[in-house]
Amino acid sequence: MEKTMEKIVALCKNRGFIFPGSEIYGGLANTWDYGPLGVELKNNVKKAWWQKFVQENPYNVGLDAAILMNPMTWKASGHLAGFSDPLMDCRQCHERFRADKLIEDWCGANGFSLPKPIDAFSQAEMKAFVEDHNIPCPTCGGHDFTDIRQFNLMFKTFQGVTEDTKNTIYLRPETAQGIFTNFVNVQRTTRKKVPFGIGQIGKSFRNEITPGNFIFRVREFEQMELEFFCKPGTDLEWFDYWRSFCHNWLLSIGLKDEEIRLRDHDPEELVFYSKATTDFEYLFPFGWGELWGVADRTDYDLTQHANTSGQDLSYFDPETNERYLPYVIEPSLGVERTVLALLCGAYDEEVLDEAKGDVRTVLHFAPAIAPVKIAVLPLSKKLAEPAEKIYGELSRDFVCDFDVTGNIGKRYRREDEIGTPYCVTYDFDSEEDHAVTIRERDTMAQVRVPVAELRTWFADKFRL
RNA sequence: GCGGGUGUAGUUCAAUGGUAGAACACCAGCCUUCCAAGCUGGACACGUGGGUUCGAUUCCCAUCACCCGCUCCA
Repeated sequence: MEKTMEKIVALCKNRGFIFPGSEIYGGLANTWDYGPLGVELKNNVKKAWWQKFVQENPYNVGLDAAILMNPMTWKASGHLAGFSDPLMDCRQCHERFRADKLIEDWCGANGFSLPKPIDAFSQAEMKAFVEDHNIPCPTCGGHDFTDIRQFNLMFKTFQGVTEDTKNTIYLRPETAQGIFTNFVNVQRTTRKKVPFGIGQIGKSFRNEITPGNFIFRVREFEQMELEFFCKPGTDLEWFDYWRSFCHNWLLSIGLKDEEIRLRDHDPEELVFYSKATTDFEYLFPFGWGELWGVADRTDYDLTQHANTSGQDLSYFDPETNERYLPYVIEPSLGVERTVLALLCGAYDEEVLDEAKGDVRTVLHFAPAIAPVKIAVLPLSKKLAEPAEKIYGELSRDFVCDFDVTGNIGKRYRREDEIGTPYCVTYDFDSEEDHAVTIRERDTMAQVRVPVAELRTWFADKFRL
């Protein structure tokens, strides 16, 4: 069985997990809408995260900060300056380069040392440097570059009625800053002592140059982020703690360990504020892709916000009588990428009878993650009415399906394809013995359970 | 954004300068007492906008979207 993105995308469109965005208008690049099954799946992922990282975790509390923030936020965080790339194109071969990287690479290769750090160069200076030193295009060797254009990854919009630069605001490119700006509010109102964490799930927006691979890289995405505040010096310990915590969480929602790898960033690869970063990568059909990053952000963000706002964001430790800016460990995970990883991991085609070419497509979701938990299927249409009562009862606790169309085998297959872990079949004996057959998706095993005991039988089946 | 490719029912494929056909899927009915059976009927498509032409799904242009590669990815 070959697992391909094509098959997974087709299944998603076909069964109502994920549709292309704005389809009736010819679409909008790299936007995706979550259908009836997709929204359940996505909600289950978020619920599972919130449960482990916030609800059950004695250290952490939750937050839901606004997407629109005072632009000073982005000045402080460095996104206004650093979240943009100076790009130039080679007119000969039409390749695109980052001017700063082009210069750095050339200097490295030619043993040339810059008079000042590349970050301190203006656009004009970079352009002049490229021309003065006759830096060739790495691809074709040409010397015909376009001017440098600044590409900022933040979406811009205007607040209020007039569209002038004074009213420019940005859609947040990460949820983290809403946590940092509320650090003192949360600490004061919850009376939390360091170490503690603030978790948040919410949308972020990045104007990526190249999105793609279905929902893997999109411009509007949802993050599940925890900012964990700890005492400086204890940060590496907590870094390890959250690294393995995250790893366990990924396994608990049903991802296979052999399809996950942890990759520590090299010192050169680390972003400037970070002391350590580990990426969790998942083996997608298109290759390894980042799911999650755990980063030691040090006290960079709180320092920046304290300096920019002039507010005191320090923490007073009542046990040691010390005042300090906490260090931050940040485990940050993309919701869509996790959903995609779950879909890829769950996808399976089982050959039931090679001679007949009988194959069933199954999504092996963990029961807690499956969009539909139970399908109620009357064996015959004549049994629809009593079966519907059972459906009504179970729907109060679980997301359920009810299907009378076609024969029973076909309906089992349909439920297999969307990953429903249990099918409840109401048959002619049910009228007499007041029991139903529960058929399990992965094993196809069947058990007979009295209708009166159904709720308790299912009660703990969908817990994480 | 650049280079290359693609665009016909939900899906996979046909045909055609005179407005399209199948299979599977879907819906309804019959049948059916546990794993995609059968019969009958039904709904459903030329991505969008221009141009050429008496007439365009077909030829041309643009646009949109998708796929592959590149650039990028806090």
